[in-house]
Amino acid sequence: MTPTTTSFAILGLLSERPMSGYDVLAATKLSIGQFWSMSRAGIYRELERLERLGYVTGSDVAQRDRPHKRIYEPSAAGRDALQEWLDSADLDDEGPRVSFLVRIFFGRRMRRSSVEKLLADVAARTQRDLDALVAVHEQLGGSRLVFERLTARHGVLAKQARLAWIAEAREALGIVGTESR
Amino acid sequence: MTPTTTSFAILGLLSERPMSGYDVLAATKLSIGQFWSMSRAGIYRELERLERLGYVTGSDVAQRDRPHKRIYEPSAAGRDALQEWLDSADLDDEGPRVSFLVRIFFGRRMRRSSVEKLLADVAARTQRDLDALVAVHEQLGGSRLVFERLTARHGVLAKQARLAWIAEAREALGIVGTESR
DNA sequence: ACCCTCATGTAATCGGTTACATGATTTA
DNA sequence: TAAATCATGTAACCGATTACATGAGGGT
Repeated sequence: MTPTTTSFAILGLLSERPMSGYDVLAATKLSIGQFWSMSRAGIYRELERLERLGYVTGSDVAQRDRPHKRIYEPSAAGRDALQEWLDSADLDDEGPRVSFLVRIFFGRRMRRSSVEKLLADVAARTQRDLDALVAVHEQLGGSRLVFERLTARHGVLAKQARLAWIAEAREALGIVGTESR
Repeated sequence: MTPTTTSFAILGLLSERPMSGYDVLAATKLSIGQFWSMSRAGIYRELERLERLGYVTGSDVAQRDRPHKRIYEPSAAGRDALQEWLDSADLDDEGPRVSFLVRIFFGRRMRRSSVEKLLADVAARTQRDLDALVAVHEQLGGSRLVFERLTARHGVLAKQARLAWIAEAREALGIVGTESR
Protein backbone atom coordinates (compact mmCIF):
# COMPACT_ATOMS: atom_id res chain seq x y z
CA MET A 1 0.00 0.00 0.00
CA THR A 2 2.70 2.48 0.96
CA PRO A 3 5.44 2.95 -1.60
CA THR A 4 8.89 1.75 -0.63
CA THR A 5 12.42 2.74 -1.48
CA THR A 6 12.18 0.37 -4.44
CA SER A 7 9.06 2.19 -5.65
CA PHE A 8 10.79 5.53 -5.58
CA ALA A 9 13.95 4.17 -7.11
CA ILE A 10 11.93 3.05 -10.14
CA LEU A 11 9.84 6.18 -10.16
CA GLY A 12 13.02 8.21 -10.13
CA LEU A 13 14.41 6.38 -13.12
CA LEU A 14 11.15 6.85 -15.01
CA SER A 15 11.23 10.55 -14.24
CA GLU A 16 14.44 10.84 -16.24
CA ARG A 17 12.91 9.13 -19.22
CA PRO A 18 9.84 6.96 -19.76
CA MET A 19 10.75 3.31 -19.93
CA SER A 20 9.49 -0.24 -20.12
CA GLY A 21 10.08 -2.72 -17.33
CA TYR A 22 12.79 -4.27 -19.39
CA ASP A 23 14.51 -0.92 -19.75
CA VAL A 24 14.25 -0.25 -16.02
CA LEU A 25 16.03 -3.49 -15.33
CA ALA A 26 18.83 -2.57 -17.71
CA ALA A 27 19.06 0.94 -16.25
CA THR A 28 19.35 -0.30 -12.66
CA LYS A 29 22.16 -2.65 -13.50
CA LEU A 30 24.43 0.21 -14.43
CA SER A 31 23.54 2.55 -11.66
CA ILE A 32 21.20 2.09 -8.76
CA GLY A 33 21.68 -1.66 -8.77
CA GLN A 34 25.09 -1.15 -7.20
CA PHE A 35 23.47 -0.18 -3.93
CA TRP A 36 19.83 -1.12 -4.37
CA SER A 37 19.36 -4.43 -6.08
CA MET A 38 16.13 -5.29 -7.79
CA SER A 39 14.96 -8.42 -9.53
CA ARG A 40 13.11 -8.52 -12.80
CA ALA A 41 9.92 -9.89 -11.34
CA GLY A 42 10.10 -7.29 -8.62
CA ILE A 43 10.29 -4.50 -11.14
CA TYR A 44 7.23 -5.66 -13.05
CA ARG A 45 5.28 -6.04 -9.83
CA GLU A 46 6.38 -2.61 -8.71
CA LEU A 47 5.34 -0.99 -11.97
CA GLU A 48 1.85 -2.41 -11.55
CA ARG A 49 1.73 -1.06 -8.05
CA LEU A 50 2.90 2.38 -9.11
CA GLU A 51 0.16 2.38 -11.72
CA ARG A 52 -2.47 1.40 -9.16
CA LEU A 53 -1.20 4.19 -6.94
CA GLY A 54 -1.65 6.61 -9.81
CA TYR A 55 2.03 7.51 -9.80
CA VAL A 56 2.71 6.31 -13.32
CA THR A 57 0.68 5.73 -16.45
CA GLY A 58 1.49 2.85 -18.74
CA SER A 59 0.82 2.71 -22.45
CA ASP A 60 1.19 -0.26 -24.74
CA VAL A 61 3.46 0.19 -27.70
CA ALA A 62 3.30 -2.20 -30.65
CA GLN A 63 6.47 -2.81 -32.57
CA ARG A 64 7.26 -4.64 -35.76
CA ASP A 65 10.15 -7.07 -35.49
CA ARG A 66 10.00 -6.93 -31.73
CA PRO A 67 7.65 -7.86 -28.92
CA HIS A 68 5.18 -5.23 -27.83
CA LYS A 69 6.16 -3.23 -24.81
CA ARG A 70 4.53 -1.17 -22.15
CA ILE A 71 6.08 2.20 -21.54
CA TYR A 72 5.59 3.87 -18.20
CA GLU A 73 5.89 7.51 -17.36
CA PRO A 74 5.28 9.37 -14.11
CA SER A 75 2.07 11.29 -13.58
CA ALA A 76 1.94 14.68 -11.92
CA ALA A 77 1.00 12.96 -8.68
CA GLY A 78 3.96 10.63 -9.13
CA ARG A 79 6.37 13.51 -9.60
CA ASP A 80 5.00 15.21 -6.52
CA ALA A 81 5.32 12.05 -4.47
CA LEU A 82 8.88 11.54 -5.66
CA GLN A 83 9.82 15.09 -4.80
CA GLU A 84 8.27 14.77 -1.39
CA TRP A 85 10.09 11.51 -0.72
CA LEU A 86 13.43 12.85 -1.87
CA ASP A 87 13.17 15.93 0.29
CA SER A 88 11.75 14.49 3.45
CA ALA A 89 12.03 10.75 3.78
CA ASP A 90 13.26 9.52 7.12
CA LEU A 91 16.54 7.75 7.31
CA ASP A 92 15.61 4.13 7.71
CA ASP A 93 17.96 2.15 9.86
CA GLU A 94 19.02 -0.82 7.89
CA GLY A 95 21.17 -3.34 9.59
CA PRO A 96 23.64 -4.13 6.85
CA ARG A 97 23.81 -7.87 6.25
CA VAL A 98 27.22 -9.20 5.43
CA SER A 99 26.99 -12.93 5.61
CA PHE A 100 30.66 -13.76 5.24
CA LEU A 101 31.27 -11.97 8.52
CA VAL A 102 29.09 -14.52 10.26
CA ARG A 103 31.54 -17.17 9.16
CA ILE A 104 34.50 -15.02 10.17
CA PHE A 105 32.90 -14.50 13.56
CA PHE A 106 33.06 -18.24 14.10
CA GLY A 107 36.46 -18.41 12.43
CA ARG A 108 38.07 -20.08 15.41
CA ARG A 109 36.06 -23.16 14.55
CA MET A 110 37.07 -23.13 10.91
CA ARG A 111 39.96 -24.95 9.38
CA ARG A 112 42.75 -22.55 8.66
CA SER A 113 42.61 -23.34 4.96
CA SER A 114 38.91 -22.52 4.93
CA VAL A 115 39.56 -19.14 6.46
CA GLU A 116 42.22 -18.45 3.88
CA LYS A 117 39.94 -19.50 1.07
CA LEU A 118 37.09 -17.40 2.44
CA LEU A 119 39.30 -14.33 2.60
CA ALA A 120 40.65 -15.02 -0.87
CA ASP A 121 37.13 -15.36 -2.26
CA VAL A 122 35.99 -12.18 -0.60
CA ALA A 123 39.09 -10.38 -1.84
CA ALA A 124 38.49 -11.52 -5.41
CA ARG A 125 34.85 -10.55 -5.35
CA THR A 126 35.60 -7.20 -3.75
CA GLN A 127 38.35 -6.41 -6.23
CA ARG A 128 36.07 -7.26 -9.12
CA ASP A 129 33.34 -4.99 -7.74
CA LEU A 130 35.87 -2.26 -7.08
CA ASP A 131 37.16 -2.39 -10.64
CA ALA A 132 33.65 -2.04 -11.97
CA LEU A 133 32.92 0.87 -9.66
CA VAL A 134 36.13 2.65 -10.52
CA ALA A 135 35.24 2.32 -14.18
CA VAL A 136 31.81 3.80 -13.57
CA HIS A 137 33.28 6.54 -11.46
CA GLU A 138 35.85 7.48 -14.06
CA GLN A 139 33.30 7.39 -16.80
CA LEU A 140 31.26 9.88 -14.82
CA GLY A 141 34.32 12.03 -14.08
CA GLY A 142 33.93 15.63 -15.09
CA SER A 143 30.33 15.23 -16.15
CA ARG A 144 27.55 17.19 -14.56
CA LEU A 145 26.28 14.01 -12.98
CA VAL A 146 27.70 14.96 -9.60
CA PHE A 147 25.33 12.92 -7.49
CA GLU A 148 25.54 9.82 -9.61
CA ARG A 149 29.30 10.08 -9.37
CA LEU A 150 29.08 10.41 -5.61
CA THR A 151 27.19 7.16 -5.31
CA ALA A 152 29.86 5.41 -7.35
CA ARG A 153 32.48 7.01 -5.15
CA HIS A 154 30.74 5.67 -2.08
CA GLY A 155 31.04 2.21 -3.53
CA VAL A 156 34.71 2.71 -4.30
CA LEU A 157 35.51 3.81 -0.76
CA ALA A 158 33.48 0.97 0.71
CA LYS A 159 35.22 -1.64 -1.38
CA GLN A 160 38.64 -0.18 -0.70
CA ALA A 161 37.91 -0.28 2.99
CA ARG A 162 37.00 -3.94 2.70
CA LEU A 163 40.23 -4.71 0.88
CA ALA A 164 42.15 -2.89 3.59
CA TRP A 165 40.33 -4.99 6.15
CA ILE A 166 41.31 -8.18 4.34
CA ALA A 167 44.96 -7.14 4.46
CA GLU A 168 44.66 -6.48 8.18
CA ALA A 169 42.89 -9.76 8.74
CA ARG A 170 45.58 -11.68 6.90
CA GLU A 171 48.23 -9.99 8.95
CA ALA A 172 46.43 -10.64 12.21
CA LEU A 173 46.08 -14.29 11.26
CA GLY A 174 49.60 -14.66 9.94
CA ILE A 175 48.54 -15.44 6.42
CA VAL A 176 51.28 -14.56 3.99
CA GLY A 177 51.65 -14.31 0.25
CA THR A 178 48.13 -15.13 -0.75
CA GLU A 179 48.03 -12.88 -3.76
CA SER A 180 45.17 -14.19 -5.91
CA ARG A 181 44.37 -17.86 -6.18
CA MET B 1 13.79 -26.60 4.45
CA THR B 2 17.42 -25.69 3.82
CA PRO B 3 19.09 -23.83 6.65
CA THR B 4 20.12 -20.26 5.96
CA THR B 5 22.84 -17.96 7.20
CA THR B 6 20.49 -16.99 10.01
CA SER B 7 20.12 -20.63 10.99
CA PHE B 8 23.86 -21.09 11.24
CA ALA B 9 24.35 -17.80 13.00
CA ILE B 10 22.04 -19.00 15.75
CA LEU B 11 23.45 -22.51 15.72
CA GLY B 12 26.91 -21.03 16.08
CA LEU B 13 25.91 -19.02 19.11
CA LEU B 14 24.30 -22.07 20.67
CA SER B 15 27.46 -24.04 20.09
CA GLU B 16 29.32 -21.68 22.40
CA ARG B 17 26.79 -22.16 25.14
CA PRO B 18 23.23 -23.48 25.29
CA MET B 19 20.74 -20.68 25.38
CA SER B 20 17.08 -19.72 25.30
CA GLY B 21 15.62 -17.66 22.48
CA TYR B 22 15.69 -14.67 24.74
CA ASP B 23 19.38 -15.19 25.40
CA VAL B 24 20.11 -15.56 21.71
CA LEU B 25 18.49 -12.22 21.05
CA ALA B 26 20.62 -10.57 23.71
CA ALA B 27 23.75 -12.28 22.42
CA THR B 28 23.21 -11.14 18.85
CA LYS B 29 22.77 -7.54 19.85
CA LEU B 30 26.31 -7.32 21.11
CA SER B 31 28.00 -9.24 18.37
CA ILE B 32 26.55 -10.73 15.23
CA GLY B 33 23.74 -8.23 15.14
CA GLN B 34 26.20 -5.62 13.92
CA PHE B 35 26.40 -7.32 10.55
CA TRP B 36 23.55 -9.81 10.60
CA SER B 37 20.40 -8.42 12.11
CA MET B 38 17.73 -10.71 13.48
CA SER B 39 14.34 -9.99 14.97
CA ARG B 40 12.96 -11.65 18.05
CA ALA B 41 10.16 -13.40 16.24
CA GLY B 42 12.62 -14.58 13.65
CA ILE B 43 14.82 -16.14 16.28
CA TYR B 44 12.00 -18.13 17.84
CA ARG B 45 10.85 -19.34 14.45
CA GLU B 46 14.39 -20.30 13.57
CA LEU B 47 14.87 -22.25 16.79
CA GLU B 48 11.79 -24.30 15.96
CA ARG B 49 13.13 -24.94 12.53
CA LEU B 50 16.52 -26.00 13.84
CA GLU B 51 14.76 -28.40 16.16
CA ARG B 52 12.69 -29.86 13.32
CA LEU B 53 15.90 -30.27 11.36
CA GLY B 54 17.39 -32.18 14.28
CA TYR B 55 20.18 -29.66 14.66
CA VAL B 56 19.26 -28.63 18.17
CA THR B 57 17.39 -30.14 21.06
CA GLY B 58 15.28 -27.97 23.29
CA SER B 59 14.45 -28.66 26.89
CA ASP B 60 12.02 -26.81 29.09
CA VAL B 61 13.43 -25.39 32.27
CA ALA B 62 11.12 -24.34 35.07
CA GLN B 63 12.28 -21.51 37.28
CA ARG B 64 10.95 -20.02 40.47
CA ASP B 65 10.65 -16.26 40.40
CA ARG B 66 10.96 -16.22 36.63
CA PRO B 67 9.08 -17.46 33.59
CA HIS B 68 9.94 -20.90 32.37
CA LYS B 69 12.38 -21.05 29.54
CA ARG B 70 13.37 -23.37 26.82
CA ILE B 71 17.08 -23.99 26.49
CA TYR B 72 18.45 -25.15 23.18
CA GLU B 73 21.68 -26.92 22.53
CA PRO B 74 23.17 -28.28 19.33
CA SER B 75 23.00 -31.99 18.58
CA ALA B 76 25.87 -33.91 17.07
CA ALA B 77 24.22 -33.52 13.68
CA GLY B 78 23.91 -29.82 14.32
CA ARG B 79 27.58 -29.48 15.15
CA ASP B 80 28.50 -31.38 12.03
CA ALA B 81 26.26 -29.23 9.88
CA LEU B 82 27.72 -26.08 11.40
CA GLN B 83 31.25 -27.24 10.80
CA GLU B 84 30.45 -28.16 7.24
CA TRP B 85 28.83 -24.79 6.61
CA LEU B 86 31.71 -22.86 8.13
CA ASP B 87 34.29 -24.71 6.11
CA SER B 88 32.61 -24.91 2.78
CA ALA B 89 29.72 -22.53 2.30
CA ASP B 90 29.69 -20.65 -0.96
CA LEU B 91 30.08 -16.94 -0.91
CA ASP B 92 26.61 -15.65 -1.56
CA ASP B 93 26.50 -12.49 -3.57
CA GLU B 94 24.46 -10.05 -1.66
CA GLY B 95 23.74 -6.76 -3.26
CA PRO B 96 24.21 -4.43 -0.33
CA ARG B 97 21.17 -2.20 0.08
CA VAL B 98 21.91 1.31 1.13
CA SER B 99 18.73 3.25 0.76
CA PHE B 100 20.07 6.71 1.40
CA LEU B 101 22.20 6.37 -1.72
CA VAL B 102 19.04 6.09 -3.77
CA ARG B 103 18.13 9.54 -2.60
CA ILE B 104 21.64 10.82 -3.21
CA PHE B 105 21.51 9.37 -6.71
CA PHE B 106 18.57 11.63 -7.44
CA GLY B 107 20.15 14.45 -5.46
CA ARG B 108 19.98 16.87 -8.36
CA ARG B 109 16.24 16.92 -7.86
CA MET B 110 16.48 17.57 -4.13
CA ARG B 111 16.45 20.91 -2.44
CA ARG B 112 19.92 21.82 -1.33
CA SER B 113 18.85 21.96 2.30
CA SER B 114 17.44 18.44 2.03
CA VAL B 115 20.74 17.15 0.73
CA GLU B 116 22.55 18.82 3.59
CA LYS B 117 20.14 17.40 6.12
CA LEU B 118 20.41 13.94 4.61
CA LEU B 119 24.19 14.02 4.80
CA ALA B 120 24.06 15.36 8.34
CA ASP B 121 21.67 12.60 9.39
CA VAL B 122 23.82 9.92 7.80
CA ALA B 123 26.91 11.39 9.41
CA ALA B 124 25.31 11.38 12.83
CA ARG B 125 24.08 7.83 12.49
CA THR B 126 27.41 6.65 11.15
CA GLN B 127 29.37 8.34 13.90
CA ARG B 128 27.13 6.78 16.52
CA ASP B 129 27.59 3.34 15.02
CA LEU B 130 31.30 3.90 14.72
CA ASP B 131 31.60 4.86 18.37
CA ALA B 132 29.81 1.70 19.39
CA LEU B 133 32.01 -0.43 17.16
CA VAL B 134 35.20 1.17 18.41
CA ALA B 135 34.09 0.44 21.96
CA VAL B 136 33.44 -3.19 21.09
CA HIS B 137 36.72 -3.44 19.26
CA GLU B 138 38.69 -1.98 22.13
CA GLN B 139 36.92 -4.16 24.62
CA LEU B 140 38.03 -7.13 22.59
CA GLY B 141 41.56 -5.81 22.23
CA GLY B 142 44.23 -8.22 23.36
CA SER B 143 41.79 -11.01 24.06
CA ARG B 144 42.00 -14.30 22.31
CA LEU B 145 38.81 -13.48 20.47
CA VAL B 146 40.70 -12.70 17.30
CA PHE B 147 37.89 -13.39 14.88
CA GLU B 148 35.27 -11.57 16.86
CA ARG B 149 37.60 -8.61 16.97
CA LEU B 150 38.09 -8.79 13.24
CA THR B 151 34.38 -8.49 12.60
CA ALA B 152 34.26 -5.41 14.80
CA ARG B 153 37.24 -4.03 12.94
CA HIS B 154 35.44 -4.55 9.65
CA GLY B 155 32.63 -2.42 10.97
CA VAL B 156 35.03 0.27 12.10
CA LEU B 157 36.70 0.49 8.71
CA ALA B 158 33.37 0.48 6.91
CA LYS B 159 31.99 3.30 9.02
CA GLN B 160 35.17 5.32 8.75
CA ALA B 161 35.02 4.95 4.99
CA ARG B 162 31.48 6.25 5.01
CA LEU B 163 32.48 9.27 7.08
CA ALA B 164 35.29 9.96 4.66
CA TRP B 165 32.78 9.78 1.85
CA ILE B 166 30.54 12.28 3.57
CA ALA B 167 33.46 14.69 3.85
CA GLU B 168 34.18 14.27 0.15
CA ALA B 169 30.54 14.69 -0.74
CA ARG B 170 30.28 17.91 1.23
CA GLU B 171 33.36 19.24 -0.46
CA ALA B 172 32.11 18.28 -3.91
CA LEU B 173 28.84 20.00 -3.17
CA GLY B 174 30.36 23.06 -1.58
CA ILE B 175 28.81 22.46 1.81
CA VAL B 176 30.85 24.09 4.53
CA GLY B 177 30.97 24.06 8.29
CA THR B 178 28.24 21.55 8.94
CA GLU B 179 29.81 20.05 12.00
CA SER B 180 27.02 18.27 13.88
CA ARG B 181 23.47 19.59 14.00
C1' DA C 1 21.66 -25.28 -35.10
C1' DC C 2 22.23 -22.45 -31.04
C1' DC C 3 22.38 -18.68 -28.13
C1' DC C 4 21.61 -13.83 -27.10
C1' DT C 5 18.62 -9.88 -27.02
C1' DC C 6 14.22 -8.20 -26.70
C1' DA C 7 9.92 -8.44 -23.89
C1' DT C 8 6.38 -9.75 -20.50
C1' DG C 9 3.99 -12.09 -17.12
C1' DT C 10 2.48 -15.61 -13.25
C1' DA C 11 2.87 -18.81 -9.38
C1' DA C 12 5.04 -20.46 -5.48
C1' DT C 13 7.69 -19.90 -1.78
C1' DC C 14 10.25 -17.77 1.77
C1' DG C 15 12.58 -14.94 4.97
C1' DG C 16 11.67 -11.17 7.92
C1' DT C 17 9.24 -7.59 10.42
C1' DT C 18 5.39 -5.80 13.13
C1' DA C 19 1.85 -6.23 16.01
C1' DC C 20 -0.93 -8.78 19.15
C1' DA C 21 -1.11 -11.29 23.46
C1' DT C 22 0.39 -12.60 28.30
C1' DG C 23 2.36 -12.24 32.75
C1' DA C 24 5.50 -12.46 36.93
C1' DT C 25 9.27 -10.04 39.33
C1' DT C 26 12.48 -6.52 40.39
C1' DT C 27 13.84 -1.78 40.69
C1' DA C 28 13.35 3.20 40.78
C1' DT D 1 2.91 2.77 40.99
C1' DA D 2 5.15 2.71 36.94
C1' DA D 3 8.87 0.96 34.41
C1' DA D 4 12.06 -2.33 32.92
C1' DT D 5 13.63 -7.12 32.72
C1' DC D 6 12.74 -11.78 31.95
C1' DA D 7 10.36 -14.96 28.84
C1' DT D 8 7.58 -16.97 25.07
C1' DG D 9 4.59 -17.45 21.31
C1' DT D 10 1.25 -16.50 17.21
C1' DA D 11 -0.85 -14.20 13.25
C1' DA D 12 -0.68 -11.22 9.52
C1' DC D 13 1.51 -9.23 6.13
C1' DC D 14 4.94 -8.07 2.82
C1' DG D 15 8.85 -7.56 -0.02
C1' DA D 16 11.78 -10.24 -2.81
C1' DT D 17 13.59 -14.14 -5.23
C1' DT D 18 13.15 -18.25 -8.16
C1' DA D 19 11.15 -20.88 -11.34
C1' DC D 20 7.87 -21.63 -14.88
C1' DA D 21 6.11 -20.18 -19.31
C1' DT D 22 6.23 -18.03 -24.08
C1' DG D 23 8.08 -16.38 -28.33
C1' DA D 24 10.11 -13.68 -32.32
C1' DG D 25 14.36 -12.04 -34.52
C1' DG D 26 19.39 -11.48 -35.20
C1' DG D 27 24.03 -12.93 -34.99
C1' DT D 28 27.83 -16.69 -34.80
